[in-house]
Amino acid sequence: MELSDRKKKILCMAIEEYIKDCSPITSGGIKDATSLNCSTATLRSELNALEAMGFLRQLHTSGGRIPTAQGYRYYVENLLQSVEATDKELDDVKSIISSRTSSLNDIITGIAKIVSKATNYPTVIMVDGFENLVLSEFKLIPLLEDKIMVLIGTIAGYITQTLDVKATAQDCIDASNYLTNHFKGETIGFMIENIEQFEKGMHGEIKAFQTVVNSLINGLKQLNEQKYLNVRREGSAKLLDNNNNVEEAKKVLNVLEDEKELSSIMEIKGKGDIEVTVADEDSAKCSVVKAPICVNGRQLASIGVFGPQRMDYAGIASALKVVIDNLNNLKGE
Amino acid sequence: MELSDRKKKILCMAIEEYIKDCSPITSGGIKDATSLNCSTATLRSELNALEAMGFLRQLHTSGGRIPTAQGYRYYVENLLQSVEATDKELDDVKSIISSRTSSLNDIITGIAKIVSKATNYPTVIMVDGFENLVLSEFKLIPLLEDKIMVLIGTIAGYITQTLDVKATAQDCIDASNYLTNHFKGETIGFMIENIEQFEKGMHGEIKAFQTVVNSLINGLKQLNEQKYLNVRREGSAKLLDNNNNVEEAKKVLNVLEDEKELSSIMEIKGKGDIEVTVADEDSAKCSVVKAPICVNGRQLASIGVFGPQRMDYAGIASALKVVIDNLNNLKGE
DNA sequence: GCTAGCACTTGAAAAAGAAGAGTGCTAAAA
DNA sequence: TTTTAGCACTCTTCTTTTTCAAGTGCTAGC
Repeated sequence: MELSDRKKKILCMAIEEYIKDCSPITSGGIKDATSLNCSTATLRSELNALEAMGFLRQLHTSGGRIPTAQGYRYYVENLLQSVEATDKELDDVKSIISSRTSSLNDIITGIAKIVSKATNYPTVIMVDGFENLVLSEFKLIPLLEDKIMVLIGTIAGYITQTLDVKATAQDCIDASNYLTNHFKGETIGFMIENIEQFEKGMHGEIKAFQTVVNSLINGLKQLNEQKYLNVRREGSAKLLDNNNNVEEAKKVLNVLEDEKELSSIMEIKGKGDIEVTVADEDSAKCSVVKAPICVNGRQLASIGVFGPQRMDYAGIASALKVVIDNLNNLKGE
Repeated sequence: MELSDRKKKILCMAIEEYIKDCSPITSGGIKDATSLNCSTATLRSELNALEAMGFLRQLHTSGGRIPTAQGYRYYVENLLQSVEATDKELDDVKSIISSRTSSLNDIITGIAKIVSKATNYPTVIMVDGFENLVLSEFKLIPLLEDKIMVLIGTIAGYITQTLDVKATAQDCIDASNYLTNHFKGETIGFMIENIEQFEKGMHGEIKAFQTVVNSLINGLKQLNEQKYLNVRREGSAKLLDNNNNVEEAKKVLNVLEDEKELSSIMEIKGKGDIEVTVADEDSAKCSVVKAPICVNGRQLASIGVFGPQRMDYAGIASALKVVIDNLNNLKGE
């Protein structure tokens, strides 16, 4: 549906004002807020037309209009001026990302925390492209009680894992070297798929540490299969402030506590850029602004900011842009 | 203030009913709920007396009574029948605790998660007795880019730390062995205090890895100074259900987002047992049921469950009892 | 196509009345 | 002295009614 420039301007202004104040859009309000040189009567007929097209709706005859889900969607898709990545509060993201000796988990928690603080909305990160991580080194360390700790260095931080395997210190060193030599620069997915090929090529003496490697691969397979969610709920209190109604806040909190729901919502359908999902009026879902987190050009995770239908889509999109731009610039050494 | 048995019974019943239903306590309601053989008129005069003593208050003349903060406190201190640790949902706690190769962080997150799920209230764990952890082994592992990863085995799980220090593989092995030999069985606090003494006794050739050790100790000192909080907010949506008013929910969520506030609230004043703090009517704080987490007889952390003034103190106290009993049974190997 | 003017609709706020729950008090009973 | 029955009183809640003003839709004229 193509709108005239004026209708676009009116719709955009209307939605932004409504997001800011939560007070219904009236012809008078629009006249005050825009530089349009036309009377309230004209604006009324424009608003009427926008309502007929489904972008706005009236709660009651004399009460001004509010955006519909369709209105928000149009706004998001067409009117959201190309977001710029300019959020100072997000500078920390860079330093977190660049510390490659942090654990992947800490890095993810750190990012979620910062985004949540900056946007004032609950934020979720889901790691679902674990197999895309590029490996840099392996360290196997024998612990007490016949266990082994595995440090897996990746471009996006360290992953640790504990294995219930008995092995000598030499086995661990051999395995570390073997794995690092053969899979450095490759992805975890590649390693899982090809390890058997490589094992066939091993000599007898190297096979000593084979149980260790098998156990390690099993562990990685498990990690790979279970998407893991890191939910940050900073800003939950804000959900209750600021004219947000309690029912909407409850929706958001309920979604955040339902892992299944969450991971289905977090699925990125398109590719490579910010996606906005606007909650329907009647559904139990909430709105999300989400983006893929790519490292080295491959998708590792998704980040999503959750809120009610009436949320600051533009501000959040801009914040997410900072994060994903920074992450996408991270290249393998 | 000593109350007659009947007054105690009435107060107890009144508060428990109110916690359950959130409907004001009336003479008729009490008569129905208890087996007391007296008329509503008698109960009215008892309620009147309890009000005069400050345990109950009337919102308005004909509207029944609700507990005051003082009333809740009396209930908690005197009437909460000695809580029993019988929560099936908390069985998982045991298995989490016994997996000593998990990271301390994972263990704490796991416990907070389980408690939060079981109680349906936000739960916080604050590690403030880091120096009391008993050491079991050290593993220093050289990483890429002149960094070292340190695995510190403790009775309550592994702690990892990354150091920006250049060291040879041999330095790392030497340091690992040295530290493990000298400090196994001692606490982190002991090690921090006495490391200099030990260093004086070193021979020239061992001093090679001294920079590594110094850096490690500095890192531990930092960890020790910064109390760290692990906040779990499962059940936030429940805060909004069930007759909880929004203002109270907001209070709780606000407290949870204020680290300073949180850590001051989490401070355990008494020793060794469950403490309940009941929120005042007018203050911005919320109610907490908290307990110290001890390992090997020394306090490592505190766990606290946060909620509105009207919360299920008895149920939560019982859940916490399960957790701390299990943890206190954990002895060094 | 735009605007001014005006009647109309409708919710929100205020006022008034009715109903009912629960109390406090008093006098009598135990 | 304690307990109980009875009753008047208070205060909220629920309706109903009224008023008010905001904002609209419509129409006629520019």
